[in-house]
Amino acid sequence: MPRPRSNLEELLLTTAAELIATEGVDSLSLRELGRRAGVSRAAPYHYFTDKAELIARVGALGFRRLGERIGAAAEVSVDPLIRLRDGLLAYIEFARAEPHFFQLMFSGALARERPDDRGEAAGLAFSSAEARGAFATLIDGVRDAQAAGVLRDDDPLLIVNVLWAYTHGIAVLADRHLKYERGTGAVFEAGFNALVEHYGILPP
Amino acid sequence: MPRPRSNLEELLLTTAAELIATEGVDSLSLRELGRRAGVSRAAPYHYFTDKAELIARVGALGFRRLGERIGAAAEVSVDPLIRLRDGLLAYIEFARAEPHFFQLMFSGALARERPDDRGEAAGLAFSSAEARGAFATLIDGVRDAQAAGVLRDDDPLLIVNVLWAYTHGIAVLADRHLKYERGTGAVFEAGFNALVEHYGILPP
DNA sequence: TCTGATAACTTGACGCTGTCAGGTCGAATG
DNA sequence: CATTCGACCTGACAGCGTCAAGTTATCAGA
Repeated sequence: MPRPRSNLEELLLTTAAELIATEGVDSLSLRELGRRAGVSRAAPYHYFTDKAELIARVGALGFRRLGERIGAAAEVSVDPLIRLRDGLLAYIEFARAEPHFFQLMFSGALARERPDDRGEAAGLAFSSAEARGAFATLIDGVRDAQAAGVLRDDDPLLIVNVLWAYTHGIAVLADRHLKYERGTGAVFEAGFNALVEHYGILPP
Repeated sequence: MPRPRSNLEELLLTTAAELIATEGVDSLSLRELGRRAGVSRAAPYHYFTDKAELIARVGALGFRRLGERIGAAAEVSVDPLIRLRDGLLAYIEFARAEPHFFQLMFSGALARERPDDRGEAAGLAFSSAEARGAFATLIDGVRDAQAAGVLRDDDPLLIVNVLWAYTHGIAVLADRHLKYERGTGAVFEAGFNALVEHYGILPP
């Protein structure tokens, strides 16, 4: 007599996310997932077409969490440039705190989802609505800084692309590759200042 | 009557590399590898302790190839800054041409190998001798540019870290995430110029 | 209250996988 | 000629994703 189960789909998603966060996506098996969720190994097939779709859904969850962290970090200060910097630092911190999530999100395992038109129209191609939302804050941040007159009035999309790529590189390489005596934070700061100074309004 | 086999280890490595390059590391199975190499499924265990080590060896091969491409690209010009730029562009082009290799090299699947001391002493932590060699050209490029007086005499390791992180971010995000109307190359150029201008000798 | 349908699972089975113990066999060594 | 040894093969095992075919609880309609 099986007990009634509520919201199994959400339970599967969060359980899978937990498993991936702690052991990595390669250690996720549907059978272990079923075991932990208290259902059979084939139960996920009622909510996801296959394992790849389940993983893609977890990836979307990761983008949502990343977006939340960026948004929260960018709310602290009132200085537009500091807000921008804090948002990017939150990006790097997310990669450090959730390495398996971050890896998954940018690994191509989510390739099944096609970039949608709204994202493309905004000049950034994302694999999901969640991914797009994660960066809305950064785009707004650049526009705010421009409106405040502390960032030159260059194409904001170009500036966002440059800053994002730089930040992403730091985030990916920080834990195993970059090594600077004064720390990864000093590396980020140096490049960020260089980029902002270039795009910024030079002192008269 | 098994025919005599020469250099099976190398054959296994190159066959595995080919399989990974075309189908990705997840599609590599020891059984298929044995089939293609004309040996049994367990033959690789005489040269590699397990599948993970085989993959790590393929990753090291990837770093060697990346190093060759960077070196070749940085040999074309005599202008130190252009040599540096061309080396970084070769990095991006490698990621575009060999996405599965590039993914593998920075995926953490090579985590078993520990960074060695020479790499650490140079200020950069690499997972293998091959990885270290791949970037020797870039470090030299920064030092050359400094010697030629076209890059400010800041800490060269800081400059390399910043340029590398930026380039890596572009390489990772280029195919699926970055989208700028004038192309990824324009994004790279904008950031590169900004960084070089900052670290460069300003016009009088 | 009975009938039938449907949603929400489970079970059995298939072929695939990495790994290992134990075998085979030719070449080298004493 | 006997022994050892490197190089590889075979059989076997547990775990995997996936699918067809069940099973059971719930509920609508007559």
